[in-house]
Amino acid sequence: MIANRTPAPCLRIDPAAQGLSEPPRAFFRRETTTVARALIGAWIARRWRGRWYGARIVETEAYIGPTDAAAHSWKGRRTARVEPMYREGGHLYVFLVYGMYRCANIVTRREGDAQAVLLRAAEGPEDCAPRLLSGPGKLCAALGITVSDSGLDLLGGGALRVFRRRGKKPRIGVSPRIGVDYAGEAAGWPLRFFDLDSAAVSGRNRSVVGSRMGSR
DNA sequence: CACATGATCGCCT
DNA sequence: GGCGATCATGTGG
Repeated sequence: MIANRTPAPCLRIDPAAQGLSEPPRAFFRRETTTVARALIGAWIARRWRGRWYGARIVETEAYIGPTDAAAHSWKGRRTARVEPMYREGGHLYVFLVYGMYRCANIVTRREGDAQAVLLRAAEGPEDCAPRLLSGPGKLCAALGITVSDSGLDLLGGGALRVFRRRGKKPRIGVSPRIGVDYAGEAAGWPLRFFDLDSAAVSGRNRSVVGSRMGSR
């Protein structure tokens, strides 16, 4: 299996010069839906050969653990692949889907809780193609994230980190999650969050807020 | 060991 | 809207 680890050149950033800073561990230990919302507008970044590459997150989904039929940790399933989900908030969980794409998740809550936020889409600097990272598989491909990154601690001073910048908060829309029709009742839960003003959101950004919300 | 299936995407009609 | 690529993983024998 070949995995391209080279990030798209147009994603080049300079965290310090752009006023980006890392959130503390407590940021990731909060309730998963809270983290999923808070990550909208934050940056996912990767250091490659001494340079930083990154993009602003515009779409996320919450996977809330053993009670969530759409989550890999449903019913407490604990295998080698899912193991990173059981770590403390702030770790990374990456898996392969459909034999060719990767999905990157940021683990939330405490060690053992097995909850996480899927990064579904991001937007790069202006000189990037507008839809370069508009989907979980595309996001990982553009940043060069692979399953070998699964289990890394985003707060460990490593090559993968989350940054955020002080300032205006994005308008956030909510809807059911994408691609989890097999999950029964959980498929309808409003656990997808997206930046209402971004053109990089995957699929359609129709908000379901205001209509009947499921549990959680 | 065998086999069914995805937390997707791009191309097709 | 539909379909196929492509393979690690999970489950069952």
